Amino acid sequence: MAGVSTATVSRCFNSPDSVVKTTRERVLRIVEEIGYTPHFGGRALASNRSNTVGAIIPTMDNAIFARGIQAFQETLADNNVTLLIASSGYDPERELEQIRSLISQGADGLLLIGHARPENTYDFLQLRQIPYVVTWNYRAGSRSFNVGFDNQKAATQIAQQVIKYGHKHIAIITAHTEFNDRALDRLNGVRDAMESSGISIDNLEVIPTTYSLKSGGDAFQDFMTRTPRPTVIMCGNDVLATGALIRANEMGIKVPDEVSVTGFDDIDLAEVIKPNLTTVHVPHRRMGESAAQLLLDILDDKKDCQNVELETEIVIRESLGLAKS
Amino acid sequence: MAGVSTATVSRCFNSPDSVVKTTRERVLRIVEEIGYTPHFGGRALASNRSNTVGAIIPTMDNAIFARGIQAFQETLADNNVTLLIASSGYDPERELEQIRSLISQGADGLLLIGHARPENTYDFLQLRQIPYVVTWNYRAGSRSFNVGFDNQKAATQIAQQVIKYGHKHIAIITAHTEFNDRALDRLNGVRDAMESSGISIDNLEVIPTTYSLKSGGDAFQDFMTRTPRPTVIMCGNDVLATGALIRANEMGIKVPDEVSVTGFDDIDLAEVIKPNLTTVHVPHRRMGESAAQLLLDILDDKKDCQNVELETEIVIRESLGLAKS
DNA sequence: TTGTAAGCGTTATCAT
DNA sequence: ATGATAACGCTTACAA
Repeated sequence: MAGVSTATVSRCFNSPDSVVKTTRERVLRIVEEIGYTPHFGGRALASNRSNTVGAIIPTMDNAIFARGIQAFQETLADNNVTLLIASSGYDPERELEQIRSLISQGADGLLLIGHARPENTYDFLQLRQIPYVVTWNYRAGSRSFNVGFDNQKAATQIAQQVIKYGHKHIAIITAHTEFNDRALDRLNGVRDAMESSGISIDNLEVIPTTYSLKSGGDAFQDFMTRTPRPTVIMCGNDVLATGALIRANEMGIKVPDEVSVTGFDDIDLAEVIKPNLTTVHVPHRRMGESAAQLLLDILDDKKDCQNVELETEIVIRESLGLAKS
Repeated sequence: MAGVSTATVSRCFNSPDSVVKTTRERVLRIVEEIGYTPHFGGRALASNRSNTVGAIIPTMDNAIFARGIQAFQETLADNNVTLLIASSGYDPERELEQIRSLISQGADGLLLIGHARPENTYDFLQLRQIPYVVTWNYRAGSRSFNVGFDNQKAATQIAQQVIKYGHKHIAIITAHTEFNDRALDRLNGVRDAMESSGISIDNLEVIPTTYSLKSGGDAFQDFMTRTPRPTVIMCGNDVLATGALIRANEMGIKVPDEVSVTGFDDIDLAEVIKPNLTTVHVPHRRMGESAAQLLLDILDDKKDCQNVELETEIVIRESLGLAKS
């Protein structure tokens, strides 16, 4: 329609400078007029690049993933890369299935949450030479490119605070730890703090459960009906902790007077619930942005692709009080 | 490697019955061995179908969209369709840009939020004959395929409750209504209820703002420093309402004794905040599922593609009380 | 600066 | 039941 070859049209998009202005304008006018957009398949086939990356996350229906992924997507979009999204529901087999699916959809690279997955998933990534970034957990010396924070260290820090408040009888509500290294590291972080403070691990009680307000409440109730009661309940994330606080209220148990509660993540809920939640602040948006930037660098074959360790911050609020002696 | 033509390999995937068992098994064994997956670009090019759909949402960083999109994605995945995601940040120009982008990425169809967008966006969809579903708002007789609930009706219903509690001096904190028909319909719904109850619209005060806890709090504070004060503040969503309740607490204003507050959406926050929030319950997950199902039906050229109107429910909780006379 | 033409990995049609 | 071959829409040497 513009009286030029397909090659020239292609150049108008990919190296506009190599086309003389008058031609380019004529082409682009017609492009606009007929609503032309390049065909992805043809493009991917010819250039062996899709400008698409995939993310497989446990679920979007959790504020912490939603926030990080939103930032991830924005950064990609700024670089003209589109995001394919899939969810695993915390199931490693489903994760592999989704990885396969996104790869066959042409994803140039992937974002994965956490390090813990079956070896055959890593085999597949290796075999197909798929560039990927592991995020939401930082591990020094990881085999994978990696952006995140040290869950274990952060858990140790908040546990140290808890111990400083005089708590010796600690209980933990955690997510199931199989194939969830964030949860496992947080658990181990608390153990580390106890050990190095000379508190016996025998004083540690743990209930593993699913992530929901209700299961947090149920686990809380379980702990509160044991004798003797723990003096503090440390929760694997803020959703569990919020569930615990709601149940405490329903049971007429005063926090932190009768028992202290801590969370992890610092989502909006943490500041809204009464009493406010003592928790670990995690920079979710920066994590998403950094992950996108690293993945883009890897895909661009940049020489100095650096893993990124982000810092967390302990936020002391009302839900942590002194242990009764 | 299997000693067959590419055509036979293709048939092994797409019509396995047309390949004799021994050949098929030989091919699939090698497929497994070398980790082969079909190339998406080639496939899309040859079959003119991508098995990909796109969703453009304002932002994932809002529980209501995250929950609906999660359900949307799950339903798609069950049907072997992958989801491309993009966000507009409530900006209509950016929305069109992202629509273009997802289409050129090969999306077979789209999910869009709400009806309000510039005419040229609809022109583009029409011109390119792109199948799409509008969701999060239901409008009878819409030009678009449509799944959602009637925001205006729901707002009228909650306003009727508010009026039944004796409130005549009503204030509204809303999102900006340009290109946000959900917000506009909610506003108009309240107006409808007032009119049909014979309450003058002069008694209605409105502050439009952005969606955040802070802006909800600021607007609340603004209203509470006017004379006379409104007796109820109806908020465009639960985030704004929660922001208002937090600020009320900080200002030492008792809800609902001094002023009532209502929300919209019924996110987790609504049950967690004290006092609990009176709000409109919206079936976000079912909306996502229905939207996916409708879009899949459209793409399958099903004859009887039906729009879906979902019902909402008014949930009366502590934050709504009787108006002081 | 622009055009020509080969080739990217599939699928679909037609033979065999 | 399988193979040969022509599309599909684009990019990229290379030629003009």
